[in-house]
Amino acid sequence: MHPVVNLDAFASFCYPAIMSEEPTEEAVTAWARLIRAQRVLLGAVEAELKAAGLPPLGWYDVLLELVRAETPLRPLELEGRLLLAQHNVSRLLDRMEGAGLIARAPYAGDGRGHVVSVTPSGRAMQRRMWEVYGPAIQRHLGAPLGEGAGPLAALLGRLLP
Amino acid sequence: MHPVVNLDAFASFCYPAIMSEEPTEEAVTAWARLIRAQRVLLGAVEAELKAAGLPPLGWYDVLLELVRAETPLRPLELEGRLLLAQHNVSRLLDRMEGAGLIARAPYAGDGRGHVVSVTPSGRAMQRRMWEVYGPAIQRHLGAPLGEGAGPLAALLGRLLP
DNA sequence: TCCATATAGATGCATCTGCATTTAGAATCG
DNA sequence: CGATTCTAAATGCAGATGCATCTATATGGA
Repeated sequence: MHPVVNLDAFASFCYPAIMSEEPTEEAVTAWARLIRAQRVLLGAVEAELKAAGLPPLGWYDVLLELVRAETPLRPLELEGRLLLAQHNVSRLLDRMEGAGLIARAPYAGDGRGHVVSVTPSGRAMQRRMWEVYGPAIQRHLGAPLGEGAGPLAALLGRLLP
Repeated sequence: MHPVVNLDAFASFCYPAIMSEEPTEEAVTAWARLIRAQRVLLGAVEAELKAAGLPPLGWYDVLLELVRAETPLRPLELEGRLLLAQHNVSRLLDRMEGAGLIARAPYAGDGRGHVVSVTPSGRAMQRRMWEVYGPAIQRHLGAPLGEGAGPLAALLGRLLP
Protein backbone atom coordinates (compact mmCIF):
# COMPACT_ATOMS: atom_id res chain seq x y z
CA MET A 1 0.00 0.00 0.00
CA HIS A 2 2.63 2.43 1.01
CA PRO A 3 6.27 2.68 -0.06
CA VAL A 4 7.47 2.50 3.50
CA VAL A 5 6.14 -1.02 3.84
CA ASN A 6 9.05 -2.13 1.70
CA LEU A 7 11.10 -1.52 4.81
CA ASP A 8 9.05 -3.92 6.88
CA ALA A 9 11.59 -6.68 7.08
CA PHE A 10 14.34 -4.30 8.00
CA ALA A 11 12.31 -2.32 10.47
CA SER A 12 10.80 -5.30 12.25
CA PHE A 13 14.32 -6.57 12.69
CA CYS A 14 15.71 -3.32 14.04
CA TYR A 15 12.76 -1.70 15.76
CA PRO A 16 10.04 -4.19 16.61
CA ALA A 17 8.46 -1.65 18.97
CA ILE A 18 8.10 0.89 16.21
CA MET A 19 6.57 -1.61 13.83
CA SER A 20 3.68 -2.20 16.17
CA GLU A 21 2.73 1.38 15.36
CA GLU A 22 2.50 0.77 11.63
CA PRO A 23 -1.12 0.68 10.49
CA THR A 24 -2.43 -2.40 8.73
CA GLU A 25 -3.26 -2.17 5.07
CA GLU A 26 -6.98 -2.37 5.90
CA ALA A 27 -6.62 0.53 8.30
CA VAL A 28 -4.88 2.66 5.69
CA THR A 29 -7.56 1.85 3.13
CA ALA A 30 -10.32 2.63 5.59
CA TRP A 31 -8.58 5.89 6.48
CA ALA A 32 -8.19 6.98 2.88
CA ARG A 33 -11.79 6.15 2.06
CA LEU A 34 -13.08 7.88 5.18
CA ILE A 35 -11.33 11.09 4.21
CA ARG A 36 -12.32 10.81 0.60
CA ALA A 37 -15.93 9.76 1.08
CA GLN A 38 -16.57 12.56 3.51
CA ARG A 39 -15.06 15.10 1.15
CA VAL A 40 -16.94 13.85 -1.90
CA LEU A 41 -20.31 13.50 -0.19
CA LEU A 42 -20.09 16.71 1.79
CA GLY A 43 -19.03 18.55 -1.34
CA ALA A 44 -21.96 17.14 -3.27
CA VAL A 45 -24.47 18.04 -0.58
CA GLU A 46 -23.05 21.53 -0.11
CA ALA A 47 -23.28 22.03 -3.84
CA GLU A 48 -26.97 21.10 -3.79
CA LEU A 49 -27.63 23.60 -1.04
CA LYS A 50 -25.79 26.30 -2.89
CA ALA A 51 -27.62 25.48 -6.10
CA ALA A 52 -30.87 25.95 -4.19
CA GLY A 53 -29.69 29.35 -2.98
CA LEU A 54 -29.37 28.15 0.61
CA PRO A 55 -26.62 28.81 3.16
CA PRO A 56 -23.85 26.30 3.89
CA LEU A 57 -24.26 23.28 6.14
CA GLY A 58 -22.52 24.92 9.07
CA TRP A 59 -25.50 27.20 9.36
CA TYR A 60 -27.87 24.25 9.38
CA ASP A 61 -26.00 22.66 12.26
CA VAL A 62 -26.39 25.78 14.36
CA LEU A 63 -30.06 26.14 13.51
CA LEU A 64 -30.78 22.49 14.27
CA GLU A 65 -29.07 22.66 17.66
CA LEU A 66 -31.04 25.73 18.57
CA VAL A 67 -34.34 24.31 17.35
CA ARG A 68 -33.79 21.03 19.17
CA ALA A 69 -32.63 22.66 22.38
CA GLU A 70 -35.96 24.50 22.54
CA THR A 71 -34.16 27.03 24.70
CA PRO A 72 -31.46 29.58 23.93
CA LEU A 73 -27.93 28.23 24.05
CA ARG A 74 -24.69 29.86 24.99
CA PRO A 75 -21.97 30.05 22.34
CA LEU A 76 -19.90 27.83 24.59
CA GLU A 77 -22.46 25.07 24.33
CA LEU A 78 -22.64 25.38 20.56
CA GLU A 79 -18.87 25.15 20.49
CA GLY A 80 -18.96 21.78 22.21
CA ARG A 81 -21.83 20.34 20.23
CA LEU A 82 -20.57 21.47 16.84
CA LEU A 83 -16.90 20.76 17.47
CA LEU A 84 -15.99 24.22 16.33
CA ALA A 85 -13.29 26.50 17.68
CA GLN A 86 -14.45 29.37 19.84
CA HIS A 87 -13.47 32.16 17.51
CA ASN A 88 -15.10 30.26 14.72
CA VAL A 89 -18.44 30.06 16.49
CA SER A 90 -18.20 33.74 17.27
CA ARG A 91 -17.92 34.70 13.65
CA LEU A 92 -20.40 32.14 12.39
CA LEU A 93 -22.93 33.67 14.77
CA ASP A 94 -21.99 37.12 13.49
CA ARG A 95 -22.93 36.09 9.98
CA MET A 96 -26.12 34.34 10.99
CA GLU A 97 -27.15 37.26 13.13
CA GLY A 98 -26.53 39.56 10.18
CA ALA A 99 -28.82 37.34 8.13
CA GLY A 100 -31.51 37.55 10.80
CA LEU A 101 -31.56 33.81 11.52
CA ILE A 102 -30.42 34.00 15.13
CA ALA A 103 -30.43 36.62 17.85
CA ARG A 104 -27.96 37.25 20.64
CA ALA A 105 -29.09 38.46 24.05
CA PRO A 106 -27.15 39.13 27.23
CA TYR A 107 -26.96 36.21 29.64
CA ALA A 108 -28.29 37.12 33.03
CA GLY A 109 -26.22 34.65 35.00
CA ASP A 110 -22.86 35.80 33.64
CA GLY A 111 -22.09 39.25 32.31
CA ARG A 112 -19.46 37.88 29.97
CA GLY A 113 -21.73 35.51 28.14
CA HIS A 114 -24.60 35.71 25.71
CA VAL A 115 -27.39 33.41 24.84
CA VAL A 116 -28.24 32.67 21.27
CA SER A 117 -31.75 31.95 20.09
CA VAL A 118 -33.22 31.07 16.74
CA THR A 119 -35.56 33.58 15.14
CA PRO A 120 -38.78 32.61 13.33
CA SER A 121 -36.91 33.26 10.11
CA GLY A 122 -34.19 30.89 11.34
CA ARG A 123 -36.74 28.16 12.03
CA ALA A 124 -38.14 28.57 8.56
CA MET A 125 -34.66 28.40 7.09
CA GLN A 126 -33.89 25.21 9.00
CA ARG A 127 -36.97 23.57 7.48
CA ARG A 128 -36.23 24.82 3.99
CA MET A 129 -32.68 23.52 4.24
CA TRP A 130 -33.84 20.10 5.44
CA GLU A 131 -36.02 19.81 2.37
CA VAL A 132 -32.82 19.79 0.35
CA TYR A 133 -30.49 18.25 2.90
CA GLY A 134 -32.58 15.19 3.81
CA PRO A 135 -33.12 13.96 0.25
CA ALA A 136 -29.47 14.67 -0.50
CA ILE A 137 -28.41 12.37 2.37
CA GLN A 138 -30.74 9.71 1.09
CA ARG A 139 -29.50 9.98 -2.46
CA HIS A 140 -25.79 10.14 -1.70
CA LEU A 141 -25.58 7.83 1.31
CA GLY A 142 -28.85 6.06 2.04
CA ALA A 143 -29.46 4.76 -1.45
CA PRO A 144 -25.96 3.41 -2.22
CA LEU A 145 -25.65 1.78 1.20
CA GLY A 146 -29.15 0.40 1.69
CA GLU A 147 -29.06 -1.93 4.68
CA GLY A 148 -25.39 -1.08 5.09
CA ALA A 149 -26.20 2.25 6.72
CA GLY A 150 -26.69 0.73 10.17
CA PRO A 151 -23.42 -1.22 10.15
CA LEU A 152 -21.55 1.81 8.85
CA ALA A 153 -22.97 3.96 11.62
CA ALA A 154 -21.95 1.33 14.16
CA LEU A 155 -18.39 1.13 12.91
CA LEU A 156 -18.02 4.91 12.79
CA GLY A 157 -19.42 5.10 16.29
CA ARG A 158 -16.37 3.21 17.51
CA LEU A 159 -14.17 6.03 16.25
CA LEU A 160 -15.99 8.70 18.21
CA PRO A 161 -15.81 9.44 21.93
CA MET B 1 -33.71 11.69 14.88
CA HIS B 2 -34.82 14.81 13.16
CA PRO B 3 -37.73 17.07 13.94
CA VAL B 4 -39.12 16.69 10.47
CA VAL B 5 -39.75 12.99 11.00
CA ASN B 6 -42.64 13.97 13.22
CA LEU B 7 -44.36 14.86 9.99
CA ASP B 8 -44.01 11.38 8.58
CA ALA B 9 -47.65 10.38 8.86
CA PHE B 10 -48.86 13.60 7.39
CA ALA B 11 -46.33 13.72 4.61
CA SER B 12 -46.74 10.10 3.54
CA PHE B 13 -50.43 10.77 3.25
CA CYS B 14 -50.07 13.94 1.23
CA TYR B 15 -46.88 13.46 -0.70
CA PRO B 16 -45.91 9.79 -0.96
CA ALA B 17 -43.46 10.62 -3.74
CA ILE B 18 -41.64 13.10 -1.58
CA MET B 19 -41.43 10.70 1.34
CA SER B 20 -39.43 8.25 -0.68
CA GLU B 21 -36.70 10.88 -0.63
CA GLU B 22 -36.59 11.11 3.14
CA PRO B 23 -33.50 9.38 4.54
CA THR B 24 -33.90 6.56 7.04
CA GLU B 25 -32.84 7.15 10.59
CA GLU B 26 -29.86 4.84 10.08
CA ALA B 27 -28.77 6.84 7.06
CA VAL B 28 -28.94 10.09 8.99
CA THR B 29 -26.93 8.61 11.85
CA ALA B 30 -24.34 7.23 9.47
CA TRP B 31 -24.15 10.59 7.74
CA ALA B 32 -23.67 12.52 10.96
CA ARG B 33 -21.01 10.12 12.18
CA LEU B 34 -19.21 10.12 8.85
CA ILE B 35 -18.92 13.91 8.95
CA ARG B 36 -17.99 13.97 12.57
CA ALA B 37 -15.54 11.08 12.58
CA GLN B 38 -13.67 12.49 9.63
CA ARG B 39 -13.44 15.88 11.24
CA VAL B 40 -12.31 14.57 14.60
CA LEU B 41 -9.76 12.11 13.26
CA LEU B 42 -8.38 14.40 10.59
CA GLY B 43 -8.09 17.17 13.14
CA ALA B 44 -6.22 14.92 15.53
CA VAL B 45 -3.82 13.71 12.88
CA GLU B 46 -3.20 17.20 11.53
CA ALA B 47 -2.49 18.34 15.06
CA GLU B 48 0.12 15.62 15.47
CA LEU B 49 1.83 16.66 12.27
CA LYS B 50 1.83 20.28 13.32
CA ALA B 51 3.15 19.39 16.76
CA ALA B 52 6.02 17.59 15.01
CA GLY B 53 6.75 20.72 12.99
CA LEU B 54 5.60 19.09 9.75
CA PRO B 55 3.45 20.50 6.93
CA PRO B 56 -0.27 19.76 6.60
CA LEU B 57 -1.67 16.55 5.14
CA GLY B 58 -2.45 18.13 1.79
CA TRP B 59 1.26 18.36 1.20
CA TYR B 60 1.69 14.69 2.02
CA ASP B 61 -0.91 13.72 -0.54
CA VAL B 62 0.93 15.58 -3.26
CA LEU B 63 4.29 14.13 -2.26
CA LEU B 64 2.91 10.60 -2.11
CA GLU B 65 1.34 10.84 -5.55
CA LEU B 66 4.59 12.09 -7.01
CA VAL B 67 6.70 9.47 -5.26
CA ARG B 68 4.38 6.67 -6.31
CA ALA B 69 4.07 7.87 -9.87
CA GLU B 70 7.85 7.58 -10.23
CA THR B 71 7.53 10.09 -13.03
CA PRO B 72 6.65 13.78 -13.08
CA LEU B 73 2.93 14.52 -13.13
CA ARG B 74 0.99 17.35 -14.63
CA PRO B 75 -1.05 19.54 -12.30
CA LEU B 76 -4.12 18.29 -14.13
CA GLU B 77 -3.38 14.73 -13.05
CA LEU B 78 -2.83 15.78 -9.45
CA GLU B 79 -6.14 17.60 -9.60
CA GLY B 80 -7.96 14.40 -10.48
CA ARG B 81 -6.17 12.16 -8.02
CA LEU B 82 -6.42 14.53 -5.08
CA LEU B 83 -9.95 15.75 -5.80
CA LEU B 84 -8.80 19.34 -5.56
CA ALA B 85 -9.96 22.31 -7.59
CA GLN B 86 -7.60 23.53 -10.26
CA HIS B 87 -6.80 26.87 -8.70
CA ASN B 88 -6.25 25.12 -5.43
CA VAL B 89 -3.66 22.78 -6.88
CA SER B 90 -1.98 25.72 -8.50
CA ARG B 91 -1.46 27.49 -5.22
CA LEU B 92 -0.64 24.39 -3.24
CA LEU B 93 2.15 23.75 -5.72
CA ASP B 94 3.26 27.36 -5.33
CA ARG B 95 3.74 26.84 -1.61
CA MET B 96 5.45 23.49 -1.97
CA GLU B 97 7.72 24.84 -4.65
CA GLY B 98 8.58 27.72 -2.37
CA ALA B 99 9.49 25.18 0.30
CA GLY B 100 11.71 23.32 -2.15
CA LEU B 101 9.73 20.08 -1.98
CA ILE B 102 8.64 19.98 -5.60
CA ALA B 103 9.84 21.51 -8.86
CA ARG B 104 7.92 22.67 -11.89
CA ALA B 105 9.31 22.28 -15.39
CA PRO B 106 7.82 23.09 -18.78
CA TYR B 107 5.98 20.25 -20.46
CA ALA B 108 7.38 19.50 -23.89
CA GLY B 109 4.19 18.11 -25.39
CA ASP B 110 2.02 21.13 -24.55
CA GLY B 111 3.24 24.68 -24.12
CA ARG B 112 0.44 25.46 -21.71
CA GLY B 113 1.27 22.75 -19.21
CA HIS B 114 3.97 21.99 -16.71
CA VAL B 115 5.17 18.85 -15.12
CA VAL B 116 5.73 18.64 -11.42
CA SER B 117 8.39 16.47 -9.86
CA VAL B 118 9.36 15.75 -6.30
CA THR B 119 12.78 16.93 -5.16
CA PRO B 120 15.09 14.87 -2.95
CA SER B 121 14.07 17.12 -0.11
CA GLY B 122 10.44 16.33 -0.95
CA ARG B 123 11.10 12.60 -0.82
CA ALA B 124 12.72 13.00 2.56
CA MET B 125 9.78 15.03 3.77
CA GLN B 126 7.31 12.38 2.61
CA ARG B 127 9.17 9.77 4.65
CA ARG B 128 9.41 11.99 7.71
CA MET B 129 5.71 12.73 7.51
CA TRP B 130 4.80 9.05 7.21
CA GLU B 131 6.70 8.36 10.41
CA VAL B 132 4.11 10.51 12.17
CA TYR B 133 1.15 9.89 9.87
CA GLY B 134 1.25 6.08 9.83
CA PRO B 135 1.28 5.60 13.59
CA ALA B 136 -1.40 8.28 13.92
CA ILE B 137 -3.68 6.32 11.57
CA GLN B 138 -3.04 3.19 13.58
CA ARG B 139 -3.72 4.89 16.88
CA HIS B 140 -6.83 6.82 15.86
CA LEU B 141 -8.42 4.35 13.45
CA GLY B 142 -6.64 1.00 13.37
CA ALA B 143 -6.60 0.41 17.10
CA PRO B 144 -10.21 1.32 17.90
CA LEU B 145 -11.56 -0.62 14.93
CA GLY B 146 -9.37 -3.70 15.01
CA GLU B 147 -10.86 -6.23 12.62
CA GLY B 148 -13.55 -3.71 11.78
CA ALA B 149 -11.21 -1.77 9.50
CA GLY B 150 -11.83 -4.06 6.53
CA PRO B 151 -15.63 -3.91 6.76
CA LEU B 152 -15.51 -0.16 7.23
CA ALA B 153 -13.36 0.21 4.14
CA ALA B 154 -15.77 -1.97 2.20
CA LEU B 155 -18.81 0.05 3.22
CA LEU B 156 -17.12 3.36 2.46
CA GLY B 157 -16.08 1.98 -0.89
CA ARG B 158 -19.72 1.77 -1.85
CA LEU B 159 -19.99 5.51 -1.41
CA LEU B 160 -17.18 6.28 -3.80
CA PRO B 161 -17.21 6.14 -7.60
C1' DT C 1 -4.52 29.97 -43.49
C1' DC C 2 -7.20 32.21 -40.16
C1' DC C 3 -10.68 32.71 -36.84
C1' DA C 4 -13.60 30.71 -33.24
C1' DT C 5 -13.47 27.84 -29.52
C1' DA C 6 -11.55 24.93 -25.97
C1' DT C 7 -8.07 23.89 -22.51
C1' DA C 8 -3.92 24.42 -18.91
C1' DG C 9 -2.82 27.00 -15.60
C1' DA C 10 -2.36 31.56 -12.94
C1' DT C 11 -4.34 35.45 -10.47
C1' DG C 12 -7.54 39.06 -8.13
C1' DC C 13 -10.96 39.32 -4.79
C1' DA C 14 -14.12 38.01 -1.27
C1' DT C 15 -14.91 34.62 2.29
C1' DC C 16 -13.46 31.53 5.78
C1' DT C 17 -10.33 29.34 9.09
C1' DG C 18 -6.51 29.10 12.42
C1' DC C 19 -3.73 31.40 15.83
C1' DA C 20 -2.62 34.90 19.02
C1' DT C 21 -4.15 38.59 21.53
C1' DT C 22 -7.49 41.58 23.70
C1' DT C 23 -11.42 42.93 26.51
C1' DA C 24 -14.59 42.48 30.00
C1' DG C 25 -16.45 40.19 33.58
C1' DA C 26 -16.00 36.23 37.34
C1' DA C 27 -13.62 33.65 40.82
C1' DT C 28 -10.01 32.87 44.12
C1' DC C 29 -6.98 33.77 47.69
C1' DG C 30 -4.17 36.85 50.45
C1' DC D 1 -11.98 43.97 50.23
C1' DG D 2 -8.12 44.10 46.44
C1' DA D 3 -4.84 41.98 43.41
C1' DT D 4 -4.05 37.97 40.76
C1' DT D 5 -5.82 34.61 37.98
C1' DC D 6 -9.28 32.47 35.10
C1' DT D 7 -12.92 32.35 31.64
C1' DA D 8 -16.47 33.94 27.74
C1' DA D 9 -16.35 36.01 23.83
C1' DA D 10 -14.49 39.28 20.23
C1' DT D 11 -10.92 40.85 17.05
C1' DG D 12 -6.52 41.61 14.16
C1' DC D 13 -3.84 39.27 11.07
C1' DA D 14 -1.96 35.59 8.28
C1' DG D 15 -2.92 31.48 5.60
C1' DA D 16 -6.20 28.87 2.86
C1' DT D 17 -10.33 28.24 -0.08
C1' DG D 18 -14.03 29.23 -3.49
C1' DC D 19 -15.30 31.78 -7.56
C1' DA D 20 -14.66 34.37 -11.52
C1' DT D 21 -11.61 35.95 -14.70
C1' DC D 22 -7.40 36.31 -17.36
C1' DT D 23 -3.42 34.71 -20.27
C1' DA D 24 -1.28 31.70 -23.25
C1' DT D 25 -1.43 27.83 -26.03
C1' DA D 26 -3.97 24.11 -28.85
C1' DT D 27 -7.35 22.53 -31.80
C1' DG D 28 -10.85 22.27 -35.31
C1' DG D 29 -13.59 24.00 -38.97
C1' DA D 30 -14.63 27.49 -42.88
